[in-house]
Amino acid sequence: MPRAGLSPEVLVGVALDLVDEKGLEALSLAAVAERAGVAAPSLYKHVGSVGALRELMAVAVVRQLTKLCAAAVMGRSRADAVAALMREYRAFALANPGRYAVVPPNALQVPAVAAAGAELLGVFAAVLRAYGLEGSAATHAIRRMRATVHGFVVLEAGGGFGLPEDVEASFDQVVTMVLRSLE
Amino acid sequence: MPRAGLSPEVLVGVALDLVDEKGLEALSLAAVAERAGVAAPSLYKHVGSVGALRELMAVAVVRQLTKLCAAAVMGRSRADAVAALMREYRAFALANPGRYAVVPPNALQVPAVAAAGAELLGVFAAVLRAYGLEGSAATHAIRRMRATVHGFVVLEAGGGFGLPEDVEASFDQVVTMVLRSLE
DNA sequence: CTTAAAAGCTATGCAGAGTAGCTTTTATGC
DNA sequence: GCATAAAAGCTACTCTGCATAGCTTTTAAG
Repeated sequence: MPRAGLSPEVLVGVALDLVDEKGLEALSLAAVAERAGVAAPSLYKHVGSVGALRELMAVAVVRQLTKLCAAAVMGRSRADAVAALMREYRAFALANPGRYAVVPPNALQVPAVAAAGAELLGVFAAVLRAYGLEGSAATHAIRRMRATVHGFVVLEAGGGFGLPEDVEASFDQVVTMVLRSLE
Repeated sequence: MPRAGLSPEVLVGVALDLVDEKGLEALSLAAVAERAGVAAPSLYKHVGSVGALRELMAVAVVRQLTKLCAAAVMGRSRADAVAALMREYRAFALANPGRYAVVPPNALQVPAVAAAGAELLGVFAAVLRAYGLEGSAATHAIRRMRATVHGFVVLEAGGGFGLPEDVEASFDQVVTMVLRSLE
């Protein structure tokens, strides 16, 4: 049988396509193997376990999100930048709920994901510098932003907001709320 | 073999003890059956499936949380009540992360959990009445509160805040942020 | 004191993670 | 060109978990 040309990177791509289409619950080695055109045990030549695959996926997702957020805040500052960051973050999570869900809440404590996570946090820290926030004040501000936007998108993507009645307006108010807390 | 005296209620209690001790990932029919002193298939005489058991657990958890939150806001109003609600909510989720995690984000869309979820939301709505918020303004305010507090506790319980450096202060600021958004 | 429903059991099927051990492909050194 | 070893595939198997089938035992009710 001809070689399939697999690699950890290729498998991560296949797995991300899978969760994009079918959701994170559908992630299994059997499903990834089928899409890769290979028998399930063959995957172990490239990734150590399902957990390891998920970590690699998380790294890719965090990097993608970091890139998008960094681009969104470019050329903006203060309220403008914070709002752009929050909106971009939400847009990504909603457009790619399966991918977003693969990022563990404790990404920074997971060695494989820590570096990528720190870069994303760096973008959060950067938009706060314009407010003169440093040290523990910056930590608190980052936590407010993360908790708020993460909580919102988890509920929204999870169907937690009954009818989509004015969810946009709700998010606008959330952004305003965070901005006011930064003054 | 003597009867074990099981019922859906008893099994929910056993399962909640289990997730309290070992976390939600440890929830399995085999583990519940062992604690109940019964073979795994016997559980199907009382609950229809793992999913159904989780729904029953979610109902119990939401009811417990509702009771605690309702008690916490009794005799308080406005900022006092909102802060008490948020603090009680957080305290419950942190003290019982396994239980809290069993509640799906879309509890209101899950028929079995909808009624209990609506009661919890009722407590949120009640503390906002003192602010004169009704209709869509109340909806937006509830969403701000839910997203913020849920996001915070998910990150905190999930180990998302590196060192526990001043997490209390962070939460204080989150509460203040929400309160300001209600003025 | 009979009897039927309720509540247990064992056996079985199926899916997913992971391991063992074999075969085939392919890159590399001669 | 060709031998050969590592890389990459495969089948077969184990283990755990969910779930169903069908049998047996307990127990409550007439």
